[in-house]
Amino acid sequence: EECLGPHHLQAHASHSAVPTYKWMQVKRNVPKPTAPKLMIPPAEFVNQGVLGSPQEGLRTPTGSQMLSNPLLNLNNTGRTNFTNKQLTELEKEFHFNKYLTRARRIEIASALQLNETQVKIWFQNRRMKQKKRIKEGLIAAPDVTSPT
Amino acid sequence: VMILRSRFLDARRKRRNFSKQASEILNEYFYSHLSNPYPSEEAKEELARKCGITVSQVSNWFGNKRIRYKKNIGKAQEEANLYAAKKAAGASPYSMGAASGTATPMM
DNA sequence: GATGCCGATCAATCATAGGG
DNA sequence: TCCCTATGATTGATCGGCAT
Repeated sequence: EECLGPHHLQAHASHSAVPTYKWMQVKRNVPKPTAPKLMIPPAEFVNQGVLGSPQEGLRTPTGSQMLSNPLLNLNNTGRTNFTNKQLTELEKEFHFNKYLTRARRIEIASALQLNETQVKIWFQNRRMKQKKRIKEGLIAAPDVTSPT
Repeated sequence: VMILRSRFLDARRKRRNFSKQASEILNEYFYSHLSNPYPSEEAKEELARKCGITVSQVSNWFGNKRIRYKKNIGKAQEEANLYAAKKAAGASPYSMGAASGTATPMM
């Protein structure tokens, strides 16, 4: 804590006060602005069967515009908008396993038309969410088969 | 219509603003640590107690504060000077040096 | 050296609260 | 009541660090 670490307060001190610190300039490599305007190849290519077509009910937040990539439902900022179908399936899988094996991850990604990375990240975020909820006592289920 | 986002499970809809006092405490901490507004877990717990909110809410508050401060440094600076002045004037009804000792803003 | 996970954070967005 | 801004919460994805 405090101001010892690599927090080079290279302030730009302009006129009155309030300098500019490092944290104020932090920029993150945000995803691609817009989806790679991809053509729509073989239509029926979107159905592995196992879990049905993921893009059933598009979760269009503000009901803005549509997508351009048949596989990735991105918004203008590049952030993926998961469909309710995808989220439902992911939640279902999470309830079954908190962690995925490489094989299972590939299955899920394929069935839901998502990247392996997206599935991996979703599970990581989901585990953190779970931990946070338990911490705040909003749920129970520690489920550690090893009492005192 | 039926698939309209599961907006019936979002705590966001029942949001409540923090008390004026809690906001004051958070802002005082933020502006007195403007060089590095990243409270430690302990500091967050301390702030949470003093504000009567949860640690997660403190984290959310700082996350929002940092991002929004960056998005409008101009306006934010005014608030920064405001709190700087308050501090100089010793007008701090709330904040107490319990979080991290005498929190040293900068060198 | 690559890959997964964790903890923290970012950045955009949602939905409501508040003020005019 | 309508409109617009302020603000707390959510979440897909990133960053740094550590373990395998």
